[in-house]
Formats: sequence, structure tokens, C-alpha cells
Amino acid sequence: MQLKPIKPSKISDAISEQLKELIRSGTLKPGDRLPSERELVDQLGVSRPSVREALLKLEARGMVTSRQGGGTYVADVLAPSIVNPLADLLRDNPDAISDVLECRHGLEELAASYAALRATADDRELIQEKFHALADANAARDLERAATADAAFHMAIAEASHNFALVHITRSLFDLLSTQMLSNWERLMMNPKTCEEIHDQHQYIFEAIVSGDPDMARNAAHTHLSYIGRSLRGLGEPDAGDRRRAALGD
Amino acid sequence: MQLKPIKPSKISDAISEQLKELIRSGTLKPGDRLPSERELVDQLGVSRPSVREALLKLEARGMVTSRQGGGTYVADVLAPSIVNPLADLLRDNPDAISDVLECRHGLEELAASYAALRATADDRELIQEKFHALADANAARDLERAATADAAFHMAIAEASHNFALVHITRSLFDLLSTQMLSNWERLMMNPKTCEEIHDQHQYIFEAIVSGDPDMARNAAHTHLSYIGRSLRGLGEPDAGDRRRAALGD
DNA sequence: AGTGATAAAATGGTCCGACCATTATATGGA
DNA sequence: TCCATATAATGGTCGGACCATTTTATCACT
Repeated sequence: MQLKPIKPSKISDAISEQLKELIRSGTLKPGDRLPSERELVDQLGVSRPSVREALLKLEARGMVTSRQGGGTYVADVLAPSIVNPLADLLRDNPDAISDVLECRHGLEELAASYAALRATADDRELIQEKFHALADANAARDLERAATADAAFHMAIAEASHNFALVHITRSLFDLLSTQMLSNWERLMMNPKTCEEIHDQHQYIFEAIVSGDPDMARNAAHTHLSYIGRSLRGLGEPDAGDRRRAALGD
Repeated sequence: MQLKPIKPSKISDAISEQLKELIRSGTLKPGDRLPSERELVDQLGVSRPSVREALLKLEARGMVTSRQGGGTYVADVLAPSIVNPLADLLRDNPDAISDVLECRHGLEELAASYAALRATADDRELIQEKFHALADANAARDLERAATADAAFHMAIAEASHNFALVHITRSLFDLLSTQMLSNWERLMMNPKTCEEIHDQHQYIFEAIVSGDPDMARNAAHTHLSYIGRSLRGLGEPDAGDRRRAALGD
């Protein structure tokens, strides 16, 4: 007969649970640095051994990593189980990049639709901020900054979906494709017309999310991503997707 | 370039490795009580915090259990030596589970749509086979076999999308939820009417893919998965709907 | 101004000693 | 023998201290 565990009353468990929730909710993202042990002691009002036990437990579970003198950092829990095998796959089979792109696009449509449903005021503000940053970078013809801003814009949308799995997987795929993306981005942005259309599509996505219409957001994302896909496939043929087709989707 | 792990050389690691070896070799059998922390301090010539760290690490891995005043004992079941941090994050966290489910559903819609476009004759035959196996298991009221068959059916669809990344991520999410899904499945299938409706939905998905209509396939998948989501939420805690209810009630 | 070495601060790792809460064991009386 | 109590053993928590490493700030030098 298996009875209840009864005892969650260890201080370190309470601490580690709290930290785990911060990681799950996305407040602490992979790569982020945790407060130092002594700061946590002050903030939580517990002793350092208790804090250490909590961090030890998280480290044993592979959720954080600690370096003496450095600090404690949030580990990426998705990478080992999902992305690493994908990275291996990509190494052996570069053609699979289009598969990953396809996958990412599906996730982004999903994220856009959920973001429209669940984005808080703060989320919308953040998305708007990223959108404007992207527009500025584009206007300044700063390709590298624009690529970063584009990733930040799409990640902000993913975070606004308030779905931790979606956020983590999207981020992982972004990281996975980051190198490839820059060159693609450069090739895309060489055409001012394409650049402008992409900006408009971003604006449609942004407006759809702000207006809270999940279907519109999903369609806007789909339009944008299928346009990107078509443009990448038809490189050297800037007129491959004209504005009317992009607006109507395919 | 991946360098060597250098040297952890943490005292607690050396201790925990030594204890782990004792357990692995059978010197310490499940249920055995290991020496008290203070005894280990004397025997190993290290400080008590180091011993505690080592024991904490073993406890986090589930290899030993400690009771205040009682002592530390080798766990009865030491099978799960490897721990998936993600699975740990999901345990006792319904929100996280529904996040992963949501994510999986989005991917499955995508897979259904692509499967409709790209499925070969062999793919369609395989999907049909899995579909019938699932129907048989359901008719036989064999819940465990039905759960396996359901996974096989959806995985066959993912494979038919001919997208490596989609297949891989879908499989990862399936594995992640495998433990949780069985109980969910049991709760769903207790209702014959629900069981029948799910069968019909599977059939719609199957037919849409065979007919080669991506939009129909996507819609069929969406209908199916939102129905599953609604049913699970309705079976569980009615008060847990909050933000998710709007997302699924479309 | 840029650069590189050096000093200072921050941070995790280790250790000590103490006390508390819980459990197991020994003790003693019925 | 049996049960309640007292005692001992054990893990849990705490505070402080010091060390090793890393990061950051400082400053002299070119």
C-alpha cells in the first residue's frame, strides 16, 4: 500500500520548487544567471546551507550549472532531449534545414495565435518595442542588428503565448538555425521591396496579436512565413511572391 | 570543438561516486541503511557538509532516501538512474503538461496537413493499418494497447509528413508525456460516447490525409485535438480552466 | 585612447561547531 | 510481558569563517 509522501516540509525543497517554477514560467531563461547564494539568502530569509541544498538539487537534476567564482546559470532543459539530436541530424543531413524551418514556422503560427489570446499588456508593449526596434534596424540597413531584432520579435511573440514548451522549443530552434539564418537574412534583405513587404507582414502579425484575434494572428504569421519560405526558395527571383499573393496567403 | 570536462574534482562528487559504486556493486543492497553522516565523516576524513552534499545528490537522483532521525537508506527501486530534467519539470505540474500537450497538438495539425500533401501510397497504407489497430484495441476495451496504438497512429501521420524535424520533435513530446498519457487515456475512454467520437475523429483525419486535402486534414486534427483538450479539462478540475479554456473553446 | 597587467570584489566550495526536530532504542515500572 | 517514558542517534537547519576561482575594476604604460 503506497501512502502519501506527507512531507514536503524541507526548506530546500520549497526553495528549489520556487526556482523551478521561475524556470518553467520563463522568468528565468536558459543562460540567465541566478542571484548569488548570498542574495538568495537575503531575499528568502533562509540560511545559506538551505539555499545551497536547493541549488545542489537543481544541479543534480541538470537544471542549473554552477562554476566557482562564476555564478549559477540556468541550463537549457530542452536542448539535450530535443535539440541535440536535431543538431546531429542537421550535421549529417544539411537538407533537413528546410524541415526544421517548416517546423519552426508551424510553431510560430501556433505561438502567434496563442499570443493573441493570452498576451498581457506588458507582453503587447514588449512585442511593440521589438517590432519598432526591428523596423529601425531595417531602416538603418543594419543587417546584423536586424537579424537579432527579428529573432527578438518572434521570441517575444512566443513568450506572449505563455506556453513554456512553445517558448523553449522555439528558442532552441532559433539557436539551432542562428548561423544559417543570418546569411538567409542577408540574401532576403538585399531586395528593398522584399524588405518592405516583410515589414508590413510583421506589422500585420503585431496588430493581430494586439487586437486579440487568434485566427487573424495565425493567418498573418502563416502569410509571413510562407512568404519567407517562398522567397528563400526563389532566391535570385525577387518577384517570386508579389504582394497580392502574400496578402491572400496561399 | 568540444573539450574534455576538465576536472569537477568536487569532494562531494568523489564521495557520491564512491557510494554509487558500492550500490552498483551490490555491497549496499536496496533497503540497506548506510552509515550515518557523522560516521561517513570519520571514515572518509571529510567535513559533514561535503558528505551531506554527496547524499543530497544521490537523493536527488533517487538512489537513496533520508528520514530525519531515521537514517539514510538505499532506495528500493534504483532503476531510474537517469533523470530527464524536463520530465521532472512536468511532474506534479498540470499547467506544464497542458503546455506540452498544446505544443504537441500544434505540431500534429502541421503533420496532418503535410501528410495530406506528401503521403506516399505506403504511408497511407501504414496509417490505415495503425488506424484499424487502434479501432480494434478500442473495440476490445484494451486500454493499454489502445494507448500504444493511438501513439502509433499519430506517429505514422507524423512520419508521413516526410519532415525529419517534425517527426523527431513529435516523438520527443510523445515520450515526454508517455507516463501521463496513460492515465489521461484511461479517464477519457471510460466514457463509451467519448470513445466513439474519438474514433470518428480519427477516421476523419485518416480520410482527409488519404484524400490529399491538407486544409481538411489540418481541420480534422484541430477538431480532434481541441476535443481531447476540452474533454481532459472537463474530466479534471473544472476550476482549472482559467486562461486555457478560451484557447480550446473555439 | 587603447592595452595589458594588477588589485579588488564577487562567488561558489569547503569546513567547523552548534542547536533543533524527529526517530529509534534503551530503560524502567505495571 | 507490555507499554510509557527517557535517552541516544540521526538528519535538518543555522551562522560564521576561510579558501579557490572567476569576474570586474583600476591603473600604469605605450
